[in-house]
Amino acid sequence: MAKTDHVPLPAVRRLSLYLRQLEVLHAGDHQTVSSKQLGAALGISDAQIRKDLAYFGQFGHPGIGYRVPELILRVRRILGTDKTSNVLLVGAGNLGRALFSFRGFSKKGFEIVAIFDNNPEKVGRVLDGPTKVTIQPTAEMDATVRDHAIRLGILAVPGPVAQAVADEMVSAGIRALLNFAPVTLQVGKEVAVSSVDLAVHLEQLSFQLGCVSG
Amino acid sequence: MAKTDHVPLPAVRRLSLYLRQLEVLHAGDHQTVSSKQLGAALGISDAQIRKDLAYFGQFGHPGIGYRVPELILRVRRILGTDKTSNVLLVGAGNLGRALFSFRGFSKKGFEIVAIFDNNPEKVGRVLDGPTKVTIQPTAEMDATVRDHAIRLGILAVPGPVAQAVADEMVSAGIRALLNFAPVTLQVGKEVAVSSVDLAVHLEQLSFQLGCVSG
DNA sequence: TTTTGTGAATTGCTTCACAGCA
DNA sequence: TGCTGTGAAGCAATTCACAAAA
Repeated sequence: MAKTDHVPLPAVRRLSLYLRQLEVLHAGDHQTVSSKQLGAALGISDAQIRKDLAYFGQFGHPGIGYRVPELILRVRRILGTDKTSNVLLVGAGNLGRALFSFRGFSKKGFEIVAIFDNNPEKVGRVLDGPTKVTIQPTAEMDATVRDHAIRLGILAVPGPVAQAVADEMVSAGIRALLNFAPVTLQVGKEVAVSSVDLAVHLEQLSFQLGCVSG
Repeated sequence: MAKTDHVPLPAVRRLSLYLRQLEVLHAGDHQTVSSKQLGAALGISDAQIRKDLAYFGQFGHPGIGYRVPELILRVRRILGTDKTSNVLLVGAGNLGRALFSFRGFSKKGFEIVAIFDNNPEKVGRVLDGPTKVTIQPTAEMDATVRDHAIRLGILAVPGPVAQAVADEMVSAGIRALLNFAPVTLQVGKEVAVSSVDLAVHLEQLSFQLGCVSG
């Protein structure tokens, strides 16, 4: 089938973008799309797209392009989102609650099934998002992770406690972390980490502004 | 001073991480730090750090390392965050409000001075974050951008309207966009865009999980 | 000794260009 | 003709390794 040996990491990131655009095309009843069309919509070269997809197999049809519904299914399988994954969230502050209430994860194959926070005023409260979930203390994390077979966790706690909470999550069995705290997490290499730091993004933009004018 | 000609983009992203760690060291009263120490804290090689910094000038002292307070000032100047930038936010939904209430931007040199949303139930309401800001309709964007000399905007609106809102922002004078909507924005190349798509991050992690086990 | 700054070597990623298929 | 898949070429980024400085 595919040559799964060594895929450039940027290619995997782009795969998500392809999927996103394919879903738009599917909703618009497009049956096929060429690498050129897809690239134009995403600001990526057509050769790049063909090469990225070729890392995983042969999906295209010469003279035709890619069949949209077929490619969607196959990309989802590659990303592991053809089946829904249970996700836990730690941190029921403003950001955590906003993330939970975001409808649209489930369409992408992710469902937040548990929320943790150690603030005694929050524990026991029920949050209403795509589903209703009761805030639990982190002491219950081990059992919940086991019972729901959770491997993916979102970390939305303040920076100063992030490392300690991440350690708890990993020790409870979490193997992939989406980190919103502005710190570099130290975790074993059996754990995947993806970080979103708003300040870093703003600084990027600030730098780019400085390149063109004062 | 520096050879500002062609700096690798990844180097600029890392510069933000260096600054973040330097601020931690500064708070802990460290006077100097070596590229090796900095790298160990961030999971980056020492050679990488020296090369990144060298793109912008000579900041280090052989045998000593880098003087922390001095390097902080110089990195901030490079990133353009030595002076505070006014920022506008469009979208006062769950995510937008969470972003606004986040204390910590101002320490990094960014201040959200205006919030826009076209929902009539929201216009006129006052949000209480680091400062109090009244939600305005987007029709007032041109004047506000001009009056506050805003160049940086955060886009936290639903995907289907994101492109239209981005167009408004650019036409009002915004020159850098931090986009949280799950779409690829089409903008002229005089506008810098940085996107955060939560689904893309989760899909990355899902893929990495799939690499090791079922 | 310790540590920087940097040319050289290397690795990794992207683009090119074209054979092959519909 | 239109389009994919892919080796080869080109470009970009990282690591190596060492002279120079404190």
